[in-house]
Amino acid sequence: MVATIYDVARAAGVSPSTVSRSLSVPDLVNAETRLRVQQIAAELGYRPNRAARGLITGRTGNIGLIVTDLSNPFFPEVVKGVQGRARESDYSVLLADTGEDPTVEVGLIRALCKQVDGIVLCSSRMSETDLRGVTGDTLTVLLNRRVSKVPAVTIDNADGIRQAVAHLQALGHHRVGYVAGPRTSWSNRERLRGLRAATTPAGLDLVEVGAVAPTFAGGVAAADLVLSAGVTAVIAYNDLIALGLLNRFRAKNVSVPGDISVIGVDDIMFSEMVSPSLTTLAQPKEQLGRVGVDLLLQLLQDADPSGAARRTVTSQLVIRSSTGTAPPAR
Amino acid sequence: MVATIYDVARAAGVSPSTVSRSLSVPDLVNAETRLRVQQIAAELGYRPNRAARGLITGRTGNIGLIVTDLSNPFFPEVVKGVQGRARESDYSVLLADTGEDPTVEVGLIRALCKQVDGIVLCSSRMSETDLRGVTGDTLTVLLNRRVSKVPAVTIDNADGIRQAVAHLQALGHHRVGYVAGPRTSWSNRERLRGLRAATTPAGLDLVEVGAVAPTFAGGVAAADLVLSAGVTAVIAYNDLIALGLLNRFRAKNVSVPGDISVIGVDDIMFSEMVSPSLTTLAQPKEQLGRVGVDLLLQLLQDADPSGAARRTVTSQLVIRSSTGTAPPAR
DNA sequence: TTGAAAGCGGTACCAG
DNA sequence: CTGGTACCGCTTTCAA
Repeated sequence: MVATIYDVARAAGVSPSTVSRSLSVPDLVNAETRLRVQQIAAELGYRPNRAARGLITGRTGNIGLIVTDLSNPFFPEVVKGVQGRARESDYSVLLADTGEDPTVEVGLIRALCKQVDGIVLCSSRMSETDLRGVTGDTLTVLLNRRVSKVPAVTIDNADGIRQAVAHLQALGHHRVGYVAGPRTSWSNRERLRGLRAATTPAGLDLVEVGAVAPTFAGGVAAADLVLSAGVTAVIAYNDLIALGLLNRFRAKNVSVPGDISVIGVDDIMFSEMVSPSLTTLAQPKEQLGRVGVDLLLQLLQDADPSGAARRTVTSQLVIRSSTGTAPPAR
Repeated sequence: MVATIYDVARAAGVSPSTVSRSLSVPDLVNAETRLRVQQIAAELGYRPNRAARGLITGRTGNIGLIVTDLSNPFFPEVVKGVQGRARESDYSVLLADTGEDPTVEVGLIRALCKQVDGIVLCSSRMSETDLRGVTGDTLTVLLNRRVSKVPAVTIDNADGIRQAVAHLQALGHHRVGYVAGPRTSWSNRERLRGLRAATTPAGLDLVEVGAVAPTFAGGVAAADLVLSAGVTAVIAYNDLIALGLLNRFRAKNVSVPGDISVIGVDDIMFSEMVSPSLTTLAQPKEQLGRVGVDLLLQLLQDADPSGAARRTVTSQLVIRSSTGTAPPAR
């Protein structure tokens, strides 16, 4: 078996309490003793048993992370952020993937909540009722969703959307399509709202197409609808959908951006790999994860002041299509 | 606070022991009592504290998963497999990402090993010495790597590679390039070995180019080397590199497959999104993760018989380029 | 079949 | 500043 605190205590000729203190609250212990204990602990390769510690402190040192679909390159980046920030504070991350299924989501949260100090819930597709039911049990930070009284980190899409719309308008587009993502997605609603707010005063027509699955296949499926909508530009819920559009457009010999302009959201790695590369609204994915953990850890310390802690990070338009995105002459 | 076993015991008018038994070893308890206990437990929303249980049983119910780089779409799929299989057996997954840094890897394993029953280590870049040092502490299953005396699940690339080479030969290629991945990668060595074994008897020339980082940028960087190597076809260590090649080739107006054929490995989602889509050696990513957990859980029960449990899953060539891949007339 | 009691490995409180 | 002791929530002998 591995070394316990008792082994260290015996070897150092002190009590277990002193070992515990030397390691977790070094200031409360004589410098000399502490040093000796720490050295012996190192020699013995002692590592505290977090389960045992958690039992008494009530802290597990774990945080739960639940994401919608790891196959969407958006999420791995968030996971990296979460995991990186967690590690900095010596927390471990329990990860689970719901596969876009809200039922699974509820179950996972239930299963996780006893083994973590808090949960980071990314792009939850749960109903608000369910959500509120679960957030009562464990400290939860929402990513990409806002629900009253629940701490959340969201991305301010409004300004980015505005930039995208302005960009399209500057290029002379008058009629813009939006390929909607899942109705249960808060981001989707938010983006739609932003689009309305940006297009209406500018005198642009906005045509909603969809909703489709937030996947490549979803984009492929939406492409023909887009073409029949009589728009010269289209903004997709996310890059995967945008890539699907691009793919189908190419198959149908619809030139991008010659015949139609396409803008995605997320700035996943692959949006710059296609040719012509995809103009997209970059989301600070890793940062989103980091800030989420930041907030969670802070809440864990401050014992949740008002119950409505909020953080916002901002998105930014990345214009990539080297060829420009003017509407076709008609 | 949440309900403990004592709350349930009191409410049911039995002892904590009985509650414990009713829930974990139902057979040892009177049917009537058991039913009552179970019902009350459900009513109270009782969930066992795994940390407390782990303290006594020595089992945490967690498995650690360490991957090289979550940004490579290969890994999220493996994670999904691991996590899915783990959940089926009521295990949770602690995930960590090393960012291709072996030093981080060692640290992570050390940090994780006390809180998990076993570790799934995917595509480890550690030296064999370090690896052996760590695998002593905790039950470890290697994915995509083989080291004597350590349980492992690997993908049999040999047959897939053979298919790929045969495919190229059938199309008339005589000189094939290989863009190597990290030297520390077992898969890289394995693929190279497979390539040599397949090309030599067939009388094909094999030119090694690289090693480069297993990323899009790595592929971009390798593209010119490939062009100067005088090959008519190239196989890349992975799809990301292959996509990088494709990108750079396009920028230089090198036609694929007109001027050069490209084959990748992994079959990541995006290899079918580009045009022309990438021919690739599909790796059973999710299955790899599942089988890894399978093996780990089995080893956890059987107390490790010989110490060299092995599993293999197989890869398969996916031919995608609709336009064919004949070498250019010279 | 059930209950009492002893820990698992730590931490925290209280004396000394 | 240090040691003794109780106890976190659960499982597991050992008796009854």
